[in-house]
Amino acid sequence: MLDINLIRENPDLVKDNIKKKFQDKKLPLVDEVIALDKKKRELQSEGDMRRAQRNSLAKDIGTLMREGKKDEAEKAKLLSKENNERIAQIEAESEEVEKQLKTRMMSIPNIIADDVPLGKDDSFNVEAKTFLGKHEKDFEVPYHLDILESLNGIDLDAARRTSGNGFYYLTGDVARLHSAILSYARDFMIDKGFTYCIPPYMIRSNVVSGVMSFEEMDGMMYKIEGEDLYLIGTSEHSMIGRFMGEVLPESSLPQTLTSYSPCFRKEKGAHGLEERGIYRIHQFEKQEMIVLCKPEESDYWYEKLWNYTVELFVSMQIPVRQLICCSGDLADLKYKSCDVEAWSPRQKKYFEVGSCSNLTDAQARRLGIRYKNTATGKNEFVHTLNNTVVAPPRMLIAFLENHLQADGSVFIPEVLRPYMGGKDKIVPKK
RNA sequence: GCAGAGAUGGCGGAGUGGUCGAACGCGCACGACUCGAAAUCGUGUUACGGGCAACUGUACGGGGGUUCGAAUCCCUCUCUCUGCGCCA
Repeated sequence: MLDINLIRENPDLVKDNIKKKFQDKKLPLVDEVIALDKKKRELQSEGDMRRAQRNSLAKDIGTLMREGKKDEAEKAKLLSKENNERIAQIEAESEEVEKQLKTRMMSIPNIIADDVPLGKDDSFNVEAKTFLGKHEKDFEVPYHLDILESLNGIDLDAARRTSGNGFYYLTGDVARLHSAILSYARDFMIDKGFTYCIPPYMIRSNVVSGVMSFEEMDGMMYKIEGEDLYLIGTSEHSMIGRFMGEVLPESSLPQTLTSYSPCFRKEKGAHGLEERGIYRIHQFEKQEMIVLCKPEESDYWYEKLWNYTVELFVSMQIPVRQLICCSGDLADLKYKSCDVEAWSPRQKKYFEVGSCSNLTDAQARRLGIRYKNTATGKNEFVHTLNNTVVAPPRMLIAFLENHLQADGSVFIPEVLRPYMGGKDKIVPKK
Protein backbone atom coordinates (compact mmCIF):
# COMPACT_ATOMS: atom_id res chain seq x y z
CA MET A 1 0.00 0.00 0.00
CA LEU A 2 1.35 3.41 -0.99
CA ASP A 3 1.23 6.60 1.02
CA ILE A 4 -1.91 8.48 -0.01
CA ASN A 5 0.11 11.70 -0.05
CA LEU A 6 2.36 10.30 -2.75
CA ILE A 7 -0.62 9.44 -4.94
CA ARG A 8 -2.18 12.83 -4.30
CA GLU A 9 0.95 14.82 -4.97
CA ASN A 10 2.59 12.72 -7.62
CA PRO A 11 -0.02 10.73 -9.54
CA ASP A 12 2.11 10.59 -12.67
CA LEU A 13 4.88 8.81 -10.86
CA VAL A 14 2.40 6.23 -9.61
CA LYS A 15 0.96 5.80 -13.11
CA ASP A 16 4.38 5.43 -14.71
CA ASN A 17 5.18 2.79 -12.14
CA ILE A 18 2.00 0.88 -13.06
CA LYS A 19 2.99 1.06 -16.74
CA LYS A 20 6.46 -0.21 -15.96
CA LYS A 21 4.82 -3.24 -14.43
CA PHE A 22 2.61 -3.80 -17.48
CA GLN A 23 -0.57 -3.48 -15.42
CA ASP A 24 -2.24 -0.81 -17.55
CA LYS A 25 -5.65 -2.08 -16.44
CA LYS A 26 -4.90 -0.54 -13.06
CA LEU A 27 -4.21 2.95 -14.41
CA PRO A 28 -7.75 4.26 -13.77
CA LEU A 29 -7.37 3.32 -10.11
CA VAL A 30 -5.07 6.27 -9.54
CA ASP A 31 -7.62 8.90 -10.52
CA GLU A 32 -10.35 6.99 -8.73
CA VAL A 33 -8.28 7.02 -5.58
CA ILE A 34 -7.69 10.75 -5.87
CA ALA A 35 -11.42 11.38 -6.33
CA LEU A 36 -12.37 9.07 -3.46
CA ASP A 37 -9.78 10.65 -1.24
CA LYS A 38 -11.21 14.08 -1.97
CA LYS A 39 -14.71 12.85 -1.20
CA LYS A 40 -13.46 11.25 1.98
CA ARG A 41 -11.95 14.51 3.18
CA GLU A 42 -15.11 16.43 2.40
CA LEU A 43 -17.14 13.97 4.40
CA GLN A 44 -14.64 14.17 7.19
CA SER A 45 -14.85 17.94 7.30
CA GLU A 46 -18.59 17.95 7.69
CA GLY A 47 -18.46 15.01 10.07
CA ASP A 48 -15.86 16.73 12.23
CA MET A 49 -17.97 19.85 12.37
CA ARG A 50 -21.07 17.90 13.32
CA ARG A 51 -19.22 15.95 15.93
CA ALA A 52 -17.81 19.15 17.38
CA GLN A 53 -21.39 20.35 17.65
CA ARG A 54 -22.46 17.11 19.30
CA ASN A 55 -19.68 17.48 21.85
CA SER A 56 -20.53 21.05 22.73
CA LEU A 57 -24.28 20.31 22.92
CA ALA A 58 -23.60 17.40 25.23
CA LYS A 59 -21.50 19.63 27.41
CA ASP A 60 -24.24 22.26 27.53
CA ILE A 61 -26.84 19.68 28.47
CA GLY A 62 -24.68 18.57 31.34
CA THR A 63 -24.39 22.12 32.60
CA LEU A 64 -28.12 22.83 32.17
CA MET A 65 -29.07 19.66 34.04
CA ARG A 66 -26.84 20.57 36.91
CA GLU A 67 -28.36 24.00 37.08
CA GLY A 68 -31.81 22.43 37.04
CA LYS A 69 -32.90 24.04 33.75
CA LYS A 70 -34.75 20.97 32.56
CA ASP A 71 -36.75 22.59 29.75
CA GLU A 72 -33.72 24.07 28.08
CA ALA A 73 -31.91 20.79 28.41
CA GLU A 74 -34.72 18.96 26.68
CA LYS A 75 -34.63 21.48 23.85
CA ALA A 76 -30.92 20.93 23.40
CA LYS A 77 -31.46 17.19 23.41
CA LEU A 78 -33.82 17.49 20.46
CA LEU A 79 -31.27 19.57 18.58
CA SER A 80 -28.62 17.03 19.31
CA LYS A 81 -30.77 14.19 18.11
CA GLU A 82 -31.24 15.86 14.75
CA ASN A 83 -27.54 16.47 14.47
CA ASN A 84 -26.83 12.85 15.33
CA GLU A 85 -29.03 11.61 12.54
CA ARG A 86 -26.95 13.55 10.03
CA ILE A 87 -23.78 12.18 11.63
CA ALA A 88 -25.06 8.66 11.15
CA GLN A 89 -25.66 9.41 7.45
CA ILE A 90 -22.19 10.82 7.01
CA GLU A 91 -20.63 7.90 8.81
CA ALA A 92 -22.38 5.39 6.61
CA GLU A 93 -21.25 7.27 3.53
CA SER A 94 -17.69 7.59 4.81
CA GLU A 95 -17.52 3.92 5.53
CA GLU A 96 -18.49 3.09 1.98
CA VAL A 97 -16.03 5.60 0.50
CA GLU A 98 -13.24 4.33 2.70
CA LYS A 99 -13.93 0.75 1.74
CA GLN A 100 -13.73 1.59 -1.93
CA LEU A 101 -10.63 3.65 -1.37
CA LYS A 102 -8.92 0.87 0.50
CA THR A 103 -9.57 -1.86 -2.06
CA ARG A 104 -8.13 0.42 -4.73
CA MET A 105 -5.14 1.43 -2.62
CA MET A 106 -4.43 -2.20 -1.91
CA SER A 107 -4.16 -3.09 -5.56
CA ILE A 108 -1.92 -0.20 -6.59
CA PRO A 109 1.57 -1.71 -6.69
CA ASN A 110 4.51 -0.50 -4.65
CA ILE A 111 6.93 1.83 -6.42
CA ILE A 112 9.73 -0.27 -7.87
CA ALA A 113 13.44 0.51 -7.68
CA ASP A 114 15.05 2.49 -10.51
CA ASP A 115 17.36 -0.37 -11.39
CA VAL A 116 14.66 -3.02 -11.81
CA PRO A 117 14.87 -4.28 -15.40
CA LEU A 118 11.69 -3.69 -17.39
CA GLY A 119 9.84 -6.66 -18.82
CA LYS A 120 6.37 -8.09 -18.75
CA ASP A 121 7.02 -11.61 -17.48
CA ASP A 122 9.66 -13.92 -16.08
CA SER A 123 11.29 -14.39 -19.48
CA PHE A 124 12.67 -10.87 -19.03
CA ASN A 125 14.41 -11.63 -15.76
CA VAL A 126 18.11 -10.88 -15.90
CA GLU A 127 21.03 -13.07 -14.89
CA ALA A 128 23.39 -10.84 -12.95
CA LYS A 129 26.13 -12.99 -11.53
CA THR A 130 27.13 -16.63 -11.44
CA PHE A 131 29.15 -18.40 -8.78
CA LEU A 132 31.26 -21.59 -9.09
CA GLY A 133 30.49 -21.96 -12.82
CA LYS A 134 28.52 -24.93 -14.08
CA HIS A 135 29.37 -28.43 -12.91
CA GLU A 136 29.69 -30.75 -15.87
CA LYS A 137 29.29 -34.45 -15.07
CA ASP A 138 30.92 -37.10 -17.21
CA PHE A 139 27.99 -39.42 -16.67
CA GLU A 140 24.25 -39.02 -17.02
CA VAL A 141 22.60 -37.51 -13.96
CA PRO A 142 19.28 -39.22 -13.22
CA TYR A 143 16.05 -37.52 -12.21
CA HIS A 144 16.25 -36.48 -8.55
CA LEU A 145 13.54 -38.92 -7.55
CA ASP A 146 15.57 -41.80 -8.93
CA ILE A 147 18.57 -40.65 -6.95
CA LEU A 148 16.46 -40.43 -3.81
CA GLU A 149 15.10 -43.91 -4.38
CA SER A 150 18.54 -45.35 -5.03
CA LEU A 151 19.55 -44.00 -1.60
CA ASN A 152 16.45 -45.45 0.02
CA GLY A 153 15.60 -41.90 0.99
CA ILE A 154 11.98 -41.38 -0.03
CA ASP A 155 8.57 -43.02 0.15
CA LEU A 156 6.05 -41.21 -2.01
CA ASP A 157 3.59 -44.09 -2.27
CA ALA A 158 2.95 -44.07 1.44
CA ALA A 159 2.68 -40.29 1.47
CA ARG A 160 -0.01 -40.43 -1.21
CA ARG A 161 -1.92 -42.93 0.88
CA THR A 162 -1.73 -40.89 4.07
CA SER A 163 -1.88 -37.36 2.70
CA GLY A 164 -2.25 -37.34 -1.07
CA ASN A 165 -0.15 -35.94 -3.86
CA GLY A 166 2.35 -33.26 -2.88
CA PHE A 167 3.63 -34.88 0.29
CA TYR A 168 6.63 -37.10 0.99
CA TYR A 169 8.34 -39.27 3.55
CA LEU A 170 12.08 -38.72 3.69
CA THR A 171 13.98 -41.56 5.32
CA GLY A 172 17.37 -42.56 6.62
CA ASP A 173 20.46 -40.63 5.58
CA VAL A 174 18.48 -38.42 3.21
CA ALA A 175 16.19 -37.30 6.03
CA ARG A 176 19.26 -36.71 8.15
CA LEU A 177 20.85 -34.72 5.35
CA HIS A 178 17.69 -32.63 5.14
CA SER A 179 17.93 -31.78 8.82
CA ALA A 180 21.71 -31.30 8.58
CA ILE A 181 21.29 -28.66 5.89
CA LEU A 182 18.75 -26.79 8.00
CA SER A 183 20.92 -26.97 11.11
CA TYR A 184 23.98 -25.84 9.21
CA ALA A 185 22.03 -22.97 7.63
CA ARG A 186 20.72 -21.94 11.03
CA ASP A 187 24.22 -21.84 12.52
CA PHE A 188 25.54 -20.08 9.42
CA MET A 189 23.08 -17.22 9.98
CA ILE A 190 23.68 -17.13 13.73
CA ASP A 191 27.37 -16.68 12.91
CA LYS A 192 26.41 -13.71 10.73
CA GLY A 193 24.88 -12.10 13.80
CA PHE A 194 21.24 -12.99 13.15
CA THR A 195 18.92 -13.98 15.99
CA TYR A 196 17.40 -17.41 15.69
CA CYS A 197 13.66 -17.60 16.10
CA ILE A 198 11.00 -20.31 15.98
CA PRO A 199 7.66 -18.66 15.23
CA PRO A 200 4.03 -19.84 15.38
CA TYR A 201 3.07 -21.99 12.43
CA MET A 202 -0.48 -20.68 12.39
CA ILE A 203 -1.61 -17.07 12.18
CA ARG A 204 -4.88 -15.15 12.24
CA SER A 205 -6.58 -13.74 9.18
CA ASN A 206 -5.72 -10.13 9.99
CA VAL A 207 -2.03 -11.03 9.94
CA VAL A 208 -2.46 -12.93 6.68
CA SER A 209 -4.06 -9.98 4.94
CA GLY A 210 -1.34 -7.73 6.27
CA VAL A 211 1.50 -9.69 4.76
CA MET A 212 0.10 -10.70 1.38
CA SER A 213 -2.44 -9.81 -1.27
CA PHE A 214 -5.85 -11.46 -1.46
CA GLU A 215 -4.93 -13.46 -4.57
CA GLU A 216 -1.82 -14.84 -2.90
CA MET A 217 -3.86 -15.77 0.15
CA ASP A 218 -6.43 -17.62 -1.88
CA GLY A 219 -3.82 -19.54 -3.84
CA MET A 220 -1.55 -20.41 -0.97
CA MET A 221 -3.05 -20.53 2.50
CA TYR A 222 -4.64 -23.50 4.24
CA LYS A 223 -7.38 -22.50 6.68
CA ILE A 224 -8.04 -24.34 9.92
CA GLU A 225 -11.66 -25.37 10.07
CA GLY A 226 -13.79 -23.61 12.66
CA GLU A 227 -11.02 -21.24 13.78
CA ASP A 228 -9.68 -17.94 12.63
CA LEU A 229 -6.32 -19.54 11.87
CA TYR A 230 -4.23 -20.25 8.80
CA LEU A 231 -1.16 -22.45 8.34
CA ILE A 232 1.77 -20.26 7.40
CA GLY A 233 3.14 -20.45 3.86
CA THR A 234 6.51 -19.23 5.10
CA SER A 235 7.85 -18.09 8.45
CA GLU A 236 8.06 -14.59 6.97
CA HIS A 237 4.31 -14.36 7.67
CA SER A 238 4.53 -14.87 11.39
CA MET A 239 7.92 -13.17 11.67
CA ILE A 240 6.71 -9.90 10.17
CA GLY A 241 3.32 -10.22 11.89
CA ARG A 242 5.21 -10.35 15.15
CA PHE A 243 5.79 -6.61 14.92
CA MET A 244 2.24 -5.67 13.96
CA GLY A 245 1.13 -2.35 15.45
CA GLU A 246 4.44 -1.73 17.22
CA VAL A 247 6.52 1.38 17.52
CA LEU A 248 10.09 0.14 17.78
CA PRO A 249 12.80 2.17 19.44
CA GLU A 250 15.31 3.35 16.86
CA SER A 251 18.08 1.68 18.84
CA SER A 252 16.46 -1.74 18.27
CA LEU A 253 16.99 -1.45 14.50
CA PRO A 254 18.02 -3.21 12.43
CA GLN A 255 16.27 -6.36 13.57
CA THR A 256 18.14 -9.18 11.89
CA LEU A 257 16.35 -12.47 12.41
CA THR A 258 16.62 -15.98 11.07
CA SER A 259 13.67 -18.25 11.50
CA TYR A 260 12.85 -21.88 10.95
CA SER A 261 9.44 -23.23 10.10
CA PRO A 262 7.60 -25.79 8.08
CA CYS A 263 5.72 -24.12 5.22
CA PHE A 264 2.31 -25.13 3.91
CA ARG A 265 1.10 -24.13 0.47
CA LYS A 266 -1.90 -25.07 -1.59
CA GLU A 267 0.00 -24.32 -4.79
CA LYS A 268 -3.31 -23.67 -6.42
CA GLY A 269 -3.14 -22.03 -9.84
CA ALA A 270 -0.81 -21.70 -12.77
CA HIS A 271 1.93 -24.26 -12.18
CA GLY A 272 0.21 -26.92 -10.16
CA LEU A 273 2.06 -29.80 -8.61
CA GLU A 274 4.54 -31.92 -10.47
CA GLU A 275 3.45 -35.50 -10.76
CA ARG A 276 6.83 -36.82 -9.80
CA GLY A 277 9.37 -35.49 -7.42
CA ILE A 278 9.68 -32.96 -4.68
CA TYR A 279 10.13 -29.73 -6.61
CA ARG A 280 6.71 -28.28 -5.80
CA ILE A 281 4.93 -29.69 -2.78
CA HIS A 282 2.34 -28.81 -0.16
CA GLN A 283 4.69 -29.00 2.79
CA PHE A 284 8.37 -28.20 3.09
CA GLU A 285 10.76 -26.70 5.60
CA LYS A 286 12.64 -23.48 5.34
CA GLN A 287 15.24 -21.41 7.09
CA GLU A 288 14.45 -17.77 6.44
CA MET A 289 16.06 -14.42 7.11
CA ILE A 290 14.10 -11.30 7.98
CA VAL A 291 15.30 -7.74 8.39
CA LEU A 292 13.44 -4.72 9.74
CA CYS A 293 15.46 -1.57 9.28
CA LYS A 294 15.40 2.17 8.81
CA PRO A 295 14.37 3.24 5.30
CA GLU A 296 17.80 4.50 4.33
CA GLU A 297 19.35 1.12 5.15
CA SER A 298 17.15 -1.24 3.18
CA ASP A 299 19.20 -1.09 -0.04
CA TYR A 300 22.27 -2.04 1.92
CA TRP A 301 20.54 -4.99 3.59
CA TYR A 302 19.04 -6.22 0.33
CA GLU A 303 22.52 -6.71 -1.17
CA LYS A 304 23.79 -8.26 2.01
CA LEU A 305 20.92 -10.75 2.30
CA TRP A 306 21.05 -12.36 -1.12
CA ASN A 307 24.82 -12.58 -0.86
CA TYR A 308 24.47 -14.57 2.36
CA THR A 309 22.45 -17.19 0.50
CA VAL A 310 25.04 -17.33 -2.25
CA GLU A 311 27.79 -17.71 0.33
CA LEU A 312 25.90 -20.55 2.00
CA PHE A 313 25.45 -22.47 -1.25
CA VAL A 314 29.03 -21.87 -2.29
CA SER A 315 30.19 -23.23 1.06
CA MET A 316 28.33 -26.44 0.17
CA GLN A 317 29.94 -26.34 -3.29
CA ILE A 318 26.72 -25.88 -5.20
CA PRO A 319 26.91 -23.52 -8.21
CA VAL A 320 24.37 -20.71 -8.14
CA ARG A 321 23.46 -17.51 -9.90
CA GLN A 322 21.58 -14.34 -9.05
CA LEU A 323 18.57 -13.74 -11.27
CA ILE A 324 17.11 -10.24 -11.08
CA CYS A 325 13.36 -10.11 -11.15
CA CYS A 326 11.97 -7.83 -13.87
CA SER A 327 9.22 -5.27 -13.34
CA GLY A 328 6.37 -7.41 -14.64
CA ASP A 329 7.35 -10.45 -12.58
CA LEU A 330 7.64 -8.48 -9.35
CA ALA A 331 4.83 -8.99 -6.82
CA ASP A 332 2.87 -5.81 -6.09
CA LEU A 333 4.23 -5.33 -2.59
CA LYS A 334 7.86 -5.48 -3.70
CA TYR A 335 10.31 -2.70 -4.46
CA LYS A 336 12.95 -5.05 -5.71
CA SER A 337 13.52 -8.78 -5.73
CA CYS A 338 15.94 -11.41 -6.99
CA ASP A 339 16.10 -15.16 -6.99
CA VAL A 340 19.06 -17.28 -6.08
CA GLU A 341 19.04 -20.21 -8.47
CA ALA A 342 21.04 -23.41 -8.24
CA TRP A 343 22.60 -25.21 -11.17
CA SER A 344 21.04 -28.47 -12.29
CA PRO A 345 23.61 -30.69 -14.04
CA ARG A 346 20.77 -32.91 -15.25
CA GLN A 347 18.64 -30.19 -16.87
CA LYS A 348 21.70 -28.07 -17.69
CA LYS A 349 19.95 -24.99 -16.37
CA TYR A 350 19.40 -23.06 -13.16
CA PHE A 351 16.30 -23.39 -10.99
CA GLU A 352 14.99 -21.30 -8.12
CA VAL A 353 16.08 -22.22 -4.60
CA GLY A 354 15.55 -18.88 -2.88
CA SER A 355 14.08 -15.45 -3.24
CA CYS A 356 15.20 -12.15 -1.73
CA SER A 357 12.92 -9.11 -1.52
CA ASN A 358 12.93 -5.55 -0.32
CA LEU A 359 9.34 -4.49 0.35
CA THR A 360 10.31 -1.02 1.54
CA ASP A 361 7.42 0.27 3.68
CA ALA A 362 4.60 -1.62 1.90
CA GLN A 363 4.21 -4.35 4.52
CA ALA A 364 5.01 -2.00 7.39
CA ARG A 365 2.27 0.39 6.30
CA ARG A 366 -0.32 -2.38 6.13
CA LEU A 367 0.68 -3.79 9.48
CA GLY A 368 1.50 -0.53 11.25
CA ILE A 369 5.13 -1.33 12.03
CA ARG A 370 6.93 1.89 12.88
CA TYR A 371 9.99 3.18 14.67
CA LYS A 372 10.64 6.36 16.54
CA ASN A 373 12.94 8.51 14.45
CA THR A 374 14.91 10.34 17.12
CA ALA A 375 16.16 12.98 14.69
CA THR A 376 12.66 14.09 13.65
CA GLY A 377 10.82 12.88 16.75
CA LYS A 378 8.25 11.27 14.44
CA ASN A 379 7.05 7.70 14.20
CA GLU A 380 7.94 6.42 10.75
CA PHE A 381 7.39 3.15 8.94
CA VAL A 382 10.27 0.68 8.91
CA HIS A 383 11.39 -1.17 5.81
CA THR A 384 11.03 -4.94 5.70
CA LEU A 385 13.10 -7.48 3.79
CA ASN A 386 13.01 -11.22 3.59
CA ASN A 387 15.15 -13.86 1.98
CA THR A 388 15.38 -17.61 1.86
CA VAL A 389 18.43 -19.01 3.57
CA VAL A 390 17.65 -22.50 2.36
CA ALA A 391 14.53 -24.55 1.72
CA PRO A 392 14.93 -28.28 1.62
CA PRO A 393 13.62 -30.52 0.16
CA ARG A 394 13.79 -28.40 -3.00
CA MET A 395 17.36 -27.55 -2.25
CA LEU A 396 18.01 -31.29 -1.90
CA ILE A 397 17.43 -31.62 -5.64
CA ALA A 398 20.35 -29.31 -6.35
CA PHE A 399 22.39 -31.02 -3.70
CA LEU A 400 21.88 -34.55 -4.98
CA GLU A 401 22.42 -33.66 -8.62
CA ASN A 402 25.59 -31.71 -7.98
CA HIS A 403 27.15 -34.11 -5.50
CA LEU A 404 26.23 -37.39 -7.16
CA GLN A 405 29.31 -39.47 -8.00
CA ALA A 406 29.75 -41.92 -10.87
CA ASP A 407 29.43 -44.84 -8.43
CA GLY A 408 26.00 -43.66 -7.29
CA SER A 409 27.11 -42.28 -3.95
CA VAL A 410 26.47 -38.70 -2.88
CA PHE A 411 29.32 -36.56 -1.61
CA ILE A 412 28.84 -34.66 1.66
CA PRO A 413 30.74 -31.36 1.75
CA GLU A 414 33.01 -30.69 4.70
CA VAL A 415 30.75 -28.10 6.33
CA LEU A 416 27.85 -30.54 6.69
CA ARG A 417 29.80 -33.46 8.11
CA PRO A 418 29.51 -32.41 11.74
CA TYR A 419 25.74 -32.59 11.28
CA MET A 420 25.96 -36.00 9.57
CA GLY A 421 27.83 -37.89 12.24
CA GLY A 422 31.08 -37.32 10.36
CA LYS A 423 29.98 -39.08 7.16
CA ASP A 424 31.59 -37.90 3.95
CA LYS A 425 29.13 -39.62 1.62
CA ILE A 426 25.80 -41.37 1.38
CA VAL A 427 25.91 -44.69 -0.42
CA PRO A 428 23.15 -46.33 -2.44
CA LYS A 429 21.28 -49.34 -1.11
CA LYS A 430 22.43 -52.73 -2.37
C1' G B 1 -12.16 -26.79 28.83
C1' C B 2 -14.66 -24.55 33.49
C1' A B 3 -14.87 -20.49 37.25
C1' G B 4 -13.22 -15.70 38.98
C1' A B 5 -10.27 -11.17 38.13
C1' G B 6 -8.37 -8.00 34.59
C1' A B 7 -6.74 -5.18 29.60
C1' U B 8 -5.89 2.72 30.27
C1' G B 9 0.23 6.71 27.10
C1' G B 10 7.24 4.22 25.96
C1' C B 11 6.51 1.67 31.19
C1' G B 12 3.92 1.45 36.10
C1' G B 13 -0.73 3.06 37.67
C1' A B 14 -5.38 6.37 39.15
C1' G B 15 -10.05 7.22 37.24
C1' U B 16 -16.90 3.63 37.71
C1' G B 17 -21.97 8.44 33.16
C1' G B 18 -20.67 15.13 31.79
C1' U B 19 -15.44 19.87 34.04
C1' C B 20 -10.94 13.20 31.33
C1' G B 21 -6.69 12.80 26.33
C1' A B 22 -6.66 11.18 31.00
C1' A B 23 -4.04 12.37 38.27
C1' C B 24 0.58 10.57 40.17
C1' G B 25 5.22 8.08 39.48
C1' C B 26 9.12 6.19 36.13
C1' G B 27 11.36 7.01 31.57
C1' C B 28 12.67 10.48 27.77
C1' A B 29 13.95 15.66 25.80
C1' C B 30 15.56 20.52 26.88
C1' G B 31 17.36 24.11 30.46
C1' A B 32 19.75 25.56 35.31
C1' C B 33 23.65 24.11 38.72
C1' U B 34 28.88 21.66 37.63
C1' C B 35 35.55 21.68 35.01
C1' G B 36 32.47 17.43 33.66
C1' A B 37 29.07 13.92 35.62
C1' A B 38 25.74 12.07 39.43
C1' A B 39 22.20 14.08 42.57
C1' U B 40 18.84 18.19 42.70
C1' C B 41 15.56 21.90 40.65
C1' G B 42 12.61 23.87 36.44
C1' U B 43 10.05 23.20 31.71
C1' G B 44 8.14 19.97 28.17
C1' U B 45 6.45 15.00 26.68
C1' U B 46 0.04 9.91 23.79
C1' A B 47 -0.89 8.72 18.87
C1' C B 48 -3.32 9.22 14.20
C1' G B 49 -6.19 12.27 10.82
C1' G B 50 -8.60 16.95 8.46
C1' G B 51 -7.57 22.32 7.63
C1' C B 52 -3.18 27.72 4.59
C1' A B 53 -4.45 28.86 9.45
C1' A B 54 -7.46 29.81 13.64
C1' C B 55 -9.03 25.41 14.91
C1' U B 56 -10.99 20.63 14.95
C1' G B 57 -12.05 15.13 14.92
C1' U B 58 -10.93 10.18 16.47
C1' A B 59 -8.78 6.51 19.72
C1' C B 60 -8.69 4.03 27.15
C1' G B 61 -7.59 -4.44 23.97
C1' G B 62 -11.09 -5.38 19.00
C1' G B 63 -16.25 -5.14 17.29
C1' G B 64 -21.37 -3.90 18.36
C1' G B 65 -25.20 -1.58 21.60
C1' U B 66 -27.66 1.91 25.40
C1' U B 67 -27.46 7.50 26.08
C1' C B 68 -28.09 14.29 24.38
C1' G B 69 -23.20 12.54 26.39
C1' A B 70 -19.26 6.27 27.62
C1' A B 71 -12.46 4.88 29.85
C1' U B 72 -16.93 4.35 33.10
C1' C B 73 -23.29 0.68 31.75
C1' C B 74 -24.78 -3.84 28.43
C1' C B 75 -23.48 -7.76 24.61
C1' U B 76 -19.61 -10.22 22.02
C1' C B 77 -14.63 -11.60 20.50
C1' U B 78 -9.39 -11.77 21.64
C1' C B 79 -5.65 -11.81 25.14
C1' U B 80 -3.50 -11.88 30.33
C1' C B 81 -3.55 -13.44 35.53
C1' U B 82 -5.43 -16.89 39.57
C1' G B 83 -7.73 -21.57 40.83
C1' C B 84 -9.58 -26.35 39.00
C1' G B 85 -9.41 -29.93 35.04
C1' C B 86 -6.64 -32.02 30.89
C1' C B 87 -2.05 -32.76 28.38
C1' A B 88 3.14 -33.56 24.76
